[in-house]
Amino acid sequence: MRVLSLEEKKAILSKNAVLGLLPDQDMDKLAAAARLDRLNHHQPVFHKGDEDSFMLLVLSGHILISSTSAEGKEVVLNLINPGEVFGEVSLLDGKARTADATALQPTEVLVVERRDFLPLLERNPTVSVAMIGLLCDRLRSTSAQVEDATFLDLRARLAKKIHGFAQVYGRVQTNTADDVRIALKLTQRELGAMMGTSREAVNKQLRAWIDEGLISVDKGFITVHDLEELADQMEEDW
Amino acid sequence: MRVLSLEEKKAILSKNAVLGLLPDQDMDKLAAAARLDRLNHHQPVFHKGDEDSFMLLVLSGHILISSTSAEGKEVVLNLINPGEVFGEVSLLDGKARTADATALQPTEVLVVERRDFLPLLERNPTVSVAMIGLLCDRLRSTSAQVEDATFLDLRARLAKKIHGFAQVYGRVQTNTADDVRIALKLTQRELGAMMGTSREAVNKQLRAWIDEGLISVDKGFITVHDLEELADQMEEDW
DNA sequence: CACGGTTCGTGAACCTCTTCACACTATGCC
DNA sequence: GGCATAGTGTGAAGAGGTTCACGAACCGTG
Repeated sequence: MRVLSLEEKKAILSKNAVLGLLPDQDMDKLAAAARLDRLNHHQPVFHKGDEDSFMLLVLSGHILISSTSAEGKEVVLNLINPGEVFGEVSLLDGKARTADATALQPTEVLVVERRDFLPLLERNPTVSVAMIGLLCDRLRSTSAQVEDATFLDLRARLAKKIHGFAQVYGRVQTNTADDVRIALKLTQRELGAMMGTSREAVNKQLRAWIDEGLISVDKGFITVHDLEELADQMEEDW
Repeated sequence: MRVLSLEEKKAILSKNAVLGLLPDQDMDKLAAAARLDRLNHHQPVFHKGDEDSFMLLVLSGHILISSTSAEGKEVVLNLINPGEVFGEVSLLDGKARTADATALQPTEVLVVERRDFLPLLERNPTVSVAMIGLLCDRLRSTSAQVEDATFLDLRARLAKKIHGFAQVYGRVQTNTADDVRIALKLTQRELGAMMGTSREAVNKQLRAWIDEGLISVDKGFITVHDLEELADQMEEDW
């Protein structure tokens, strides 16, 4: 298995919105301490309750942050894209993991340990401030999730989710101008867990939209035919 | 109306877990810039969408952080106690408010403006780190709220809420050793909004527990007679 | 202390989503 | 290529809420 050189690691870390702010000398230290890890599809990174305290930077692939109840119900709290970090809360406060992290695909990550990062954080106020910004973003999105869960019905929540995916993972189709194909494969179960609902309910709503011609699904990839109409479906109950 | 002296403001700010870490000189600056505000019961502090960016330290009383949907449904995101700060997210990232803040009782707050605080934050890494700790706590509790909302039914969520209140606001009754009286008055509507449910549903669950002798309510104050049994009710569906 | 507004108590009707069951269809791997 | 496994599609039944309606109790205020 290929190992990254120091320079390669530095180049990757520099691109991150928070870590990239470290001065060159500290970046060297971080790059030396960071290790590359390759994860298979479905491979867990950490589990809720674990006492570890590293954070990870995603190079390629995707990580799902979720939590599972005693009865086996699952809820997805976040989906991490290449270039983004995750697991920073335990790194920062040293407390146990609040959720599970699992690779959604074959995924490459750089692992940064708390003991290596905290000293750099303390002597680089710019980085602290950027980290604060990241935490604020997280808080805003988690609060929005609480709101959506209580205000919106399944139809609206699913519309919002897919609409959001169309922004982030959407590729406009060259032949059919209005179509947006979402380049991220998710099972209906995973989609359901993102909205705290069952896979059956997701299936039925997707079917309904397919019948209306609003979307189509091929090999597990969703294509949105009418983004405007989908946006209308994001409203509260009619 | 009485105005606080600089020394009084400093004394108050020093007691806060984050702001108290400022060196004496910076504390002077902050105390000079902070202003006291008195709020009536139900008086709004800020609204979702507002572009202001101060944070507030509660001296006495309580603040409810909530959000209201277009249809008038309300969800409570947090409840702020004396000694705690709130509104720090907009102060830190300069973006609009994500929620409403309203005084639950006659409440006194110290107002700290972004422009006064950010410079102090940038030159005091200790304070940055403490602020990061606060944000991590917030994230952990908001994530827990998402989990509870999806995993637990109304009974379990209400039990958890009341059990939590018993820890924070509970006073053991001197005459009847096992009783814990919760020294915080909330309407059933507010309780419902804390769990994303209707006031009717809250009422029916409380009634059921009263009939079982688990709790009692007098003048709007809840007394828990059997904390153990209440804890059992916090489990997922039977 | 009477009045108006808010909160509480409660039943009936309804509705959304869950759960269960089962058939069908892809996907991967020996 | 065939077999196991994971994922999809769909209907029926039922739980766990919501919403509505309305009366009683409570609370602050002139």
